Amino acid sequence: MAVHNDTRQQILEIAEELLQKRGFNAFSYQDIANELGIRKASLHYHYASKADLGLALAERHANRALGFLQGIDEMHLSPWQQLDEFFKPFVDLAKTCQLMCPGGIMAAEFETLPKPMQNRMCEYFTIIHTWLTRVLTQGRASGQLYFGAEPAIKAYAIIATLEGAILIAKTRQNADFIDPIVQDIKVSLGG
Amino acid sequence: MAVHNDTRQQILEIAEELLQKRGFNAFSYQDIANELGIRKASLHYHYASKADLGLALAERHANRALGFLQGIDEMHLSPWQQLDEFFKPFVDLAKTCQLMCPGGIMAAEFETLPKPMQNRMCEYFTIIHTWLTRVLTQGRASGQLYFGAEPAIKAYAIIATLEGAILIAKTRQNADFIDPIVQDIKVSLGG
DNA sequence: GTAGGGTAATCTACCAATTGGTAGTTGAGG
DNA sequence: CCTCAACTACCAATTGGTAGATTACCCTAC
Repeated sequence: MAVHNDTRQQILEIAEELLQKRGFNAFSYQDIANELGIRKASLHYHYASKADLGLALAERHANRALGFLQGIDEMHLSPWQQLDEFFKPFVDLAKTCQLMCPGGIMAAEFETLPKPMQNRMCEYFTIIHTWLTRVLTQGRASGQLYFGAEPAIKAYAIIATLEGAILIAKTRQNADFIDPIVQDIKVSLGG
Repeated sequence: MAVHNDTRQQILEIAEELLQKRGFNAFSYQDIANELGIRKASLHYHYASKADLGLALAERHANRALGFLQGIDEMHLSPWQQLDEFFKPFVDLAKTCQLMCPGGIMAAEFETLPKPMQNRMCEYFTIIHTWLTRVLTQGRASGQLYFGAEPAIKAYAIIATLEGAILIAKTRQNADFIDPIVQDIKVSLGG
């Protein structure tokens, strides 16, 4: 059981890296097998089909996001600090100039993904959008943030900007623009 | 020659639609052949390899963008009107809740694309970023736009927001958020 | 203490389907 | 007659997936 979970975990780890680097349609069980030093057929013992693996990837991503955001909540930070924590992982991804956000790449490949994987990953966006909307709403109510648009819209705008920035970073030699972009987002919130 | 170009054109048309719907790695020569009512092997007469087809797709997209932006220039519009024209195609794509921007999907799949295709499509982003930077710079200089960040940064932020919004629209039932997001962008430019 | 059974996890050896791509043929038009 | 543009008929490689053997280990019963 320990070994089982360990291997399952490693598979997921490798698969996620491949997902972020190449997308779900552009990596194969063989790729994972090679990297893990195991036979391709053995992978089917842990994840019967690629659709199952995909679902696990979407699940992991959504759950990790949920945990991450709850972690921020438990820190009892100011809205500005909460936002900074929220931005961090996106900024880090952009700076790799190589890796996509799992949610972003899954969205891009949406139509080609197995249904359960689609559903679970839509929840990812719902999760982060709900959280961000709440932070913006509370931040404005407490007078610490200042902005005109509806919080739900502003939240979409911010998420779009971050996901889009990661996308664009892949086509540039560097991601020097990411910090100023985040700065600009803050300005738009009255920062 | 006329027929040749016509078929070539049709192939490109179909391929672009498939590209936007499923991504470069998730459609095959067979898919195009089916839709065009032609044998798969015949496609190789027009585009020797899928890499060639991909390059043509990237080329077409970059050239179309260039023409589109030059068209805007020739209209001699105000900065605000120029921006509205610029936003249009992105907004339309977002509202399909299904189609990606060719540039966006190519960026997402970047690492898996043939080198020449990568290069040509990077130019797409350079083209629109250069244009947008210029419009922002001139608009601010003429006092019609007002914003704090550097124009080049603001341009990246806007493009990222639009590309990201298209991405996110695919995961939502509707894209009602897109118009308000564009509105918010305008507000951030002093609108 | 050891023989035996069960289970978890891997392996080898396949499979059909699909992929991008090639060789060589055919038919229609100028 | 020649060339364009299509065709048929392949090909090797890769894909996700299956069947069944093998290994290793733990738990029990004698």
